[in-house]
Amino acid sequence: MAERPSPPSPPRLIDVAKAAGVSLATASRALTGSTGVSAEVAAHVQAVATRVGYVPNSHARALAGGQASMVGLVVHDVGDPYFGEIARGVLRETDSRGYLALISQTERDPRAELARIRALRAHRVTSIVLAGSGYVEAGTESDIAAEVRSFTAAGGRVAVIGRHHLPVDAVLPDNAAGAATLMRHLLGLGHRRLGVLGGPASLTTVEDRLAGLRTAYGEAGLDWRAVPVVPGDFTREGGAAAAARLLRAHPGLTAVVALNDPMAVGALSWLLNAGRRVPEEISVAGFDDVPVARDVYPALTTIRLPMVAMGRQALELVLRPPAARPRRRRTRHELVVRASTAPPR
Amino acid sequence: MAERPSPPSPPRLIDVAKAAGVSLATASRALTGSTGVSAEVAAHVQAVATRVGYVPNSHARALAGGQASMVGLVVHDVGDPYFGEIARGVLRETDSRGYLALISQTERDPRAELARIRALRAHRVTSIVLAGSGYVEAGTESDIAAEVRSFTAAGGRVAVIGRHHLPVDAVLPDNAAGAATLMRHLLGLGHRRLGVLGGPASLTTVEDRLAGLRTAYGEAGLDWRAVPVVPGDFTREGGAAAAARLLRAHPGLTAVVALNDPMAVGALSWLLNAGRRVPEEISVAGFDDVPVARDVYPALTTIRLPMVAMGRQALELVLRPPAARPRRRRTRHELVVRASTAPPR
DNA sequence: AGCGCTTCCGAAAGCGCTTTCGCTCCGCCT
DNA sequence: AGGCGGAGCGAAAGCGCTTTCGGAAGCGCT
Repeated sequence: MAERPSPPSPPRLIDVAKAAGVSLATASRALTGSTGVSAEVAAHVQAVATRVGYVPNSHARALAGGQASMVGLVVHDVGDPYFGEIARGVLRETDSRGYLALISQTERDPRAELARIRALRAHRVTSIVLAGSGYVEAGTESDIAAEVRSFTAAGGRVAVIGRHHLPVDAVLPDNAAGAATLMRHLLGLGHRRLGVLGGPASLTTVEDRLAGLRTAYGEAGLDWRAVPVVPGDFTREGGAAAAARLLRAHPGLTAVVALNDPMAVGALSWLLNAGRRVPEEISVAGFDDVPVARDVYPALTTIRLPMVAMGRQALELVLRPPAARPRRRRTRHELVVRASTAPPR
Repeated sequence: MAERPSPPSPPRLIDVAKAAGVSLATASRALTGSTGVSAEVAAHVQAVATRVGYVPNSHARALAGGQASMVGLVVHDVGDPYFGEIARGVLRETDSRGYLALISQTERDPRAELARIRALRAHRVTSIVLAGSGYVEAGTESDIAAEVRSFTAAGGRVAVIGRHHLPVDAVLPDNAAGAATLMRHLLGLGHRRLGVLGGPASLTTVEDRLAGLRTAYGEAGLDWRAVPVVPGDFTREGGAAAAARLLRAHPGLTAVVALNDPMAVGALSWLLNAGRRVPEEISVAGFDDVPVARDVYPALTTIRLPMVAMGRQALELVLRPPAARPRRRRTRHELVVRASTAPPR
């Protein structure tokens, strides 16, 4: 058997240097843009580099002390529109700044989140954006907190989106205020018998949104304990199932609030299937204003969060030199009234 | 000013080796799972490694000849549900196989695609999945083709999704057959005066879907040249604008086919705003069956593509040793009839 | 006992790059 | 003229790891 010709290995810096008739060190300086090279030599080396198709080896670069130009992003699920929008924001920033984003999803498994952070560390990513979750379950969250602490202690940078249990930079929608606004909208329409499609009990987001609902409900002189809250899982299917459970147990409700939009969409779908008219018989409201919210039937009343901007801001925070104390960026929210809410009959 | 204590640098393999009382080489073998270490020693080293919180430096690993455990994924826009679903499929595979995915988006700019591929190469990614696009514009595509060729010649692996102009492994939905099926559905309902919301003229996907529509239309003995096709851009807003243009020029159409779902959704929204009833006055059909398709009003008739599976398959192809000839994986498609299509009045 | 084998481990090379250090050459001041 | 400083470049160290290569035991066999 004749030996197969080995694949042409990519040109290395030394090859460029030889072709340009300079030393390795000079070539490196010319291509990294550091000082100590005359302008002509630098230009010549760069020309040679492009001619031979030189692509620097980022592993070697990182190893030798250069900056690692990668940031990590951990989300639940890129297919979920909420995280999709956040990822879009993050990627806009990374792509425009010449960074590359390492993305992985946890599929809502706290243990997976820990594993993903570890994997990111193994790749010597120095900046990580953690979106979503914010588990407060016993065990897992403290593990994650410990991992994050050890990472930042080692010089790593972390920014979180929508969770606030970690002592790192954070981009925080005001979930409680948003939820209160939404509740006031419903109360203002005249609704008194409401139900809530909750989220995983372990998420801080859920806590905050529930707290906001409770506050506004209480302000109206009503007793929150009378409001049924069924757990959901923040997915469309989970929303449909939760709506089924909720309305079978409490057929007389005039409004249901879902703690995020996909669940509201699921609820809508179940209600329509069950022959309940929305909003005439029952109002439905969501949270986040993901793109689909305006296209469902009836168009969803919800609280808009600037998801793309949140992604960009998180990336911006994580790339910035650390502050003495964690920074908190509060984001604006906005009540978007569409067709899914109306006064009760 | 007192010197700040330098951040504790992360433990290195040599530290683990010393702590375990073995040599560097043995420690490496123990942790990579290669042969030549007794089980006890390996276990001991691993125990020490976890105790001191050792995280291997993947740059060093990659440099020293180990496999780079990163794959690249290039999409138009992760916020677009089509690519979101594909990304979800890819990430499922990468996460479960212990890979990390470097994702970047091109925002539909062919020059950006070239830049992204270059950036991925700089990071010594050996496997790249290219989703979407498939530009046939003069210049850019040949640049991309050249880049891909040089990458594969250097031992890189590439798989594409939904484009077939590149000599690499591909996951290909049968766009033409799907479009033909969709057209037959509409013709079967009795529609004769149809219009099409096209896509960027430079995409192979658009070519193929148009070809399928044309074939089925011709089979019915009709003259395709009478069918108006207005260009769109595959976005929701573009779909709304294109629908406006189409129906202002041809008010008598009884059905509109959009070459992807987001455009169909945009068309739906414009039609409803314009007071046209769907499907009573006019039918609308899409393509892809993105998640939102079933939740819009009226629920969208469309051709379902297994997007998550396509992502997984592409990753699987790209991780597999190269074949002599490029592999082509054809995917199944399926007509999903919902409420947005009905016989013309 | 003595030989060769296998098994397990350590020493050292080297992956491709950045960067410190030091040398050379040139222009300038005294 | 002689000396000095700075600019421009080259040699070489090392980043943290994997992986040959070679040596030291431990085994069964004759």
